[in-house]
Amino acid sequence: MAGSDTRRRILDTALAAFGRDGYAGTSLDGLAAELGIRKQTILYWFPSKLDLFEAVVDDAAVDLADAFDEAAASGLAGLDQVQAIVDRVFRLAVHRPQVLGLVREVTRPESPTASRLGARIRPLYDRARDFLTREMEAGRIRRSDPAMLLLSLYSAVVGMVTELEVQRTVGFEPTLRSTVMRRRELMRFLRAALAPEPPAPAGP
Amino acid sequence: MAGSDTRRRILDTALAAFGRDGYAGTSLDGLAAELGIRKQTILYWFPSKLDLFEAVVDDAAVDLADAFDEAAASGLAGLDQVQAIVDRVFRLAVHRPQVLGLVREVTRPESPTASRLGARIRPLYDRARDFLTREMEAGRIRRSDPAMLLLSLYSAVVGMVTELEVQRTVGFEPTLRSTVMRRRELMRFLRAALAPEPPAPAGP
DNA sequence: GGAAATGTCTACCAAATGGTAGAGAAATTT
DNA sequence: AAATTTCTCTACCATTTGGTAGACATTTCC
Repeated sequence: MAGSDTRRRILDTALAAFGRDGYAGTSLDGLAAELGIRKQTILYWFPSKLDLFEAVVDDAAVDLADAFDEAAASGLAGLDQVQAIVDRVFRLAVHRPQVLGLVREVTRPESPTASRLGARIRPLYDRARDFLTREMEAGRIRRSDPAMLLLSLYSAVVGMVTELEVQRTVGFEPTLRSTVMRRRELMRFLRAALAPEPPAPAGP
Repeated sequence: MAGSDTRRRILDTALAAFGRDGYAGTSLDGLAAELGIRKQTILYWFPSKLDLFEAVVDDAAVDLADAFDEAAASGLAGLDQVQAIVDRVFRLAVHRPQVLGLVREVTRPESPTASRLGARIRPLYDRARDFLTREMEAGRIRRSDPAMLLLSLYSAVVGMVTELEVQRTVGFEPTLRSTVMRRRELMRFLRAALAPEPPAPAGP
């Protein structure tokens, strides 16, 4: 089946396009041109633009879920577990920045699709939040609002990857070294924010 | 001059629309309908859609700059200064969430306008980064990559306000109490991440 | 080899989009 | 009061948009 390959190619290119230009900013004609095919071929595989978008989101959600699962399977706890997950997501983000671009689009409050499609991200979100709650109760992570903390984590990762992308756009291909450095900075920041309160706070 | 008022109304409504639906997702016809006027009136005040967008960004940038200035004039240092700025931006974000929505749109790497318009945000960014660098050198803030740290700060605030907005969209009008709580959580998180290394680290 | 399914295309279409030209009302200036 | 400027509108227009109908080729199945 050669057509299956077409479907795959459409999904990949659409992922990049939606993540880059947003849902409204992406046109089927433009997408088709980028792929060297006609718009009608896209509409053969996906009945409508919205269907295509949903398929793209589902597809990307699988990648994200896999990343989580892989990192979660490490059997670590507390900060080390967080580090493993962030590392894994960071790797995904560097290799396929389009995925996080899409997440950014989907999480926009008024995304044309937010209500229906937030549902795909939601399970991941719930899982992560439950994990944080547990770790806080176990005293392995500083106590705070888990939902908010998660948002900060997410924002920090997305923000960081976004910046790498901006660099790339401007023409500065980020070196491996700078990428590693940045990831280290990110982890230092997160560890500082997450570490449980020290036993005896020393006043100034 | 009654027309001046029209211009103001267009700017305000356009700010909300661009921040909510993005540049591509906003149509002049829709905007006009929301305002109860004709599209041509918009085009009378702003020669083109892009011109309107630029004007909106300039307008919002003023608000942001004012917020910074006001907070910076407090004469505080280190973490307290950061707190003052975050507080101020947070307040702006709660009162006019549209502004941060627009920032989000403008900072998208492939924003149709990013290159030209990032320039409006850039000065603010530079100022904040310089401030962080100085404070780090003075030992009042934990040493790290200032650019990255700034991004994390920005992301944390935007993420948090976004969440408040989502709540509102879903129909949960956030109470004053929950908003205050959230701001406190945010500050606790930031302070933990920013505080300089304790003088004598006590091993486990 | 013929039939049927599969996949890509050409030919259209109605609606929406950003934008132009200019009429007409209202206020301002002279 | 006449002339001019300011402001909003109606009437169009070319292009782009997502989407439909169906021709045509290729593969798969019998």
